[in-house]
Amino acid sequence: MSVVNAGNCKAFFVHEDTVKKVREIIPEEETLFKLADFFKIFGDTTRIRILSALSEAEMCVCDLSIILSISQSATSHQLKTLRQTDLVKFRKEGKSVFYSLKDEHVKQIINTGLTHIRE
Amino acid sequence: MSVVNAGNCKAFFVHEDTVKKVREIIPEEETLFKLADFFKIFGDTTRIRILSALSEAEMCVCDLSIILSISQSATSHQLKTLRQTDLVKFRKEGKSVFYSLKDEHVKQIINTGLTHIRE
DNA sequence: ATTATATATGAACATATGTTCATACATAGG
DNA sequence: CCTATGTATGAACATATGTTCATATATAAT
Repeated sequence: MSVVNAGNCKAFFVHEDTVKKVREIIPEEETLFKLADFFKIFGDTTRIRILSALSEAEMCVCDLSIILSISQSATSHQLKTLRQTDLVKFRKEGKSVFYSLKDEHVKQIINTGLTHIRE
Repeated sequence: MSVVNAGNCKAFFVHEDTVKKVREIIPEEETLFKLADFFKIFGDTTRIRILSALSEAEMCVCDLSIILSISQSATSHQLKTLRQTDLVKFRKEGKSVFYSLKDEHVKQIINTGLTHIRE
């Protein structure tokens, strides 16, 4: 018996069955929150370009910033984000830090996306 | 012979082979731009919740706003975004407008994401 | 030790994005 | 017609997010 809704939806009966059913099936709010956060990472051009580049080879920060024509600082900041979200791993070698994808899953996500936008 | 890079990366030689190779393989910048825009849609809690709900059943705006406990206006605004990005379709019936996912691809993307965050 | 290079990071700034509020539009019913 | 309900939308506002700039840290070479 759903009523009102911030003023609109004044009906006393708004497809109760559907509402009830969907409420039961849908993933927990926290799960969907995490899911949104996950996709958010791929929703930035710089990060997607970094991930796309790392799909091909392990690279140091300089290589990345040169390939993508972005500043070292911006590159580093985004790599930090990617580290924190567990999408990349790194390895130190002398003054350099080499980054690579954490696992194949990332490639998979990107490819699924690519497939979609190419219809 | 890559040089400089906004001041940092002073080396005259920054893994030329890798840089060259990756530059050739990576998708066009425009493609990656579109890809980021695509993922951006899934990177918002409200939208992901809407899409998740629509995965289960066709629903009118009121149903959605009630299920997700968000205002009718916010719901409508986000549905507009989802329409513009071609992720949902709609059908009018009297005063109501029923929304549903445009195609199965959307479900697939969400499920891939869910699989990932569940390790 | 001192200097140079590679990377990281905090703060400021600018921009993008989502919500709310008010209101317009559309359709059904009286 | 006139009113009520469902939906859409523009503008204002608040917040989130990404880049730049300056600078710190780490390591290597001299």
